Amino acid sequence: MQAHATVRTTVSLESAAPIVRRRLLRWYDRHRRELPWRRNPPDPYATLVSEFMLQQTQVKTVLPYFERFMRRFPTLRSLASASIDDVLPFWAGLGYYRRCHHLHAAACAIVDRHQGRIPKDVEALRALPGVGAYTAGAIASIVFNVAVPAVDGNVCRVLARLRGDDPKSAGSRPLNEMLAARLVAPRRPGDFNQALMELGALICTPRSPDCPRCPLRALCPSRDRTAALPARRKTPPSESPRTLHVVALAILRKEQTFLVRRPDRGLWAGLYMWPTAECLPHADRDAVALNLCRRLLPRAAALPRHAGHVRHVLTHRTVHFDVYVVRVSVGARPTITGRWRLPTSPGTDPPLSTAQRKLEACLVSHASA
DNA sequence: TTCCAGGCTG
DNA sequence: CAGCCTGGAA
Repeated sequence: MQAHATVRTTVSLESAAPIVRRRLLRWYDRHRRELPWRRNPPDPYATLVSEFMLQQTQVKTVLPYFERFMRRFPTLRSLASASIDDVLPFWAGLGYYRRCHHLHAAACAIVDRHQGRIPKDVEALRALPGVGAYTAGAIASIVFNVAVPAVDGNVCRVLARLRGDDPKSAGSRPLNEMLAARLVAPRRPGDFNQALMELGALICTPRSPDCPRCPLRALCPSRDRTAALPARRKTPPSESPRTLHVVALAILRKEQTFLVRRPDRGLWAGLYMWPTAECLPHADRDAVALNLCRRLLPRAAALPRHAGHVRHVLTHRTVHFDVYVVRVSVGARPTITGRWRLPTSPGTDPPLSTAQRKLEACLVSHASA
């Protein structure tokens, strides 16, 4: 019964495709936000950079990072010829650092495999690191006017509601992809895809859609159904994320502090952090810090002093940092490789994650206290 | 304070 | 399917 109704809705929507396109594009022409990567004609490289940054990240957050990034790496070749360590500082704080590694690798691949020109073909785009179905569709349609869909989270929600379906229901995704493929405007695919995303971001929002302002309200079976949206969960049905306890050691040498580089994969890939030692929840932190200190600086006489505590939450874990400080003499050299950095250098080099910036703030307030 | 949103990879 | 990160909303 439910399936039958869904099919009927889809069919009628497809017969209304010309109306959907017209209303959506008309609305987009009037209400689209002016964004630095939206140029006329579209800039292929700026589009590539923006699409990587916009994966899992909202426009407002991306804006300052995009501007800085484009000033430093204005062309695809300038990005490809830089080393990853020159690029990461411009991503530090934006999160999902694998995207930065992928973007850099994609730029290199485009230089190697496509003579430095971003490919038009969806398959060739998909073969680039960090480019999935959505990003390939977005670039092909926006930059090259190829009539393919680009279904991100926003579009998925808009189309599901347009079908009268719950966006979070299990089978929603493939149905939305099919509908998107049939709806996409053949003459203006890039604008059409961006219009759907813009609608999802500005009007058809997850929790409080502004149906009266929606250009598709007359066609939408979900209009004015905000009250039916599932309420926000109050008590966590799932267990809370795994908790990690860590002692971080800030080694201070004159005005400098010692940082180590994280591996190129996994958490905070390629970013820098203060040396740490994991410990059990009830471990004696002073002892763990002293142990870490002895391991890194066998000849240090000073004792590490507790500087504060930082809690940082990630998707699947919560990290508790106990921050310790130890001063060393000018000649001191830790037993592991790393880099010395000024305590609060205004630049972003070497790159620190948001978690490490919390530690930095902790150190600064401890130093001034 | 907790919850939620948001693409791609191995 | 788990892992990845942060900002903003509730």
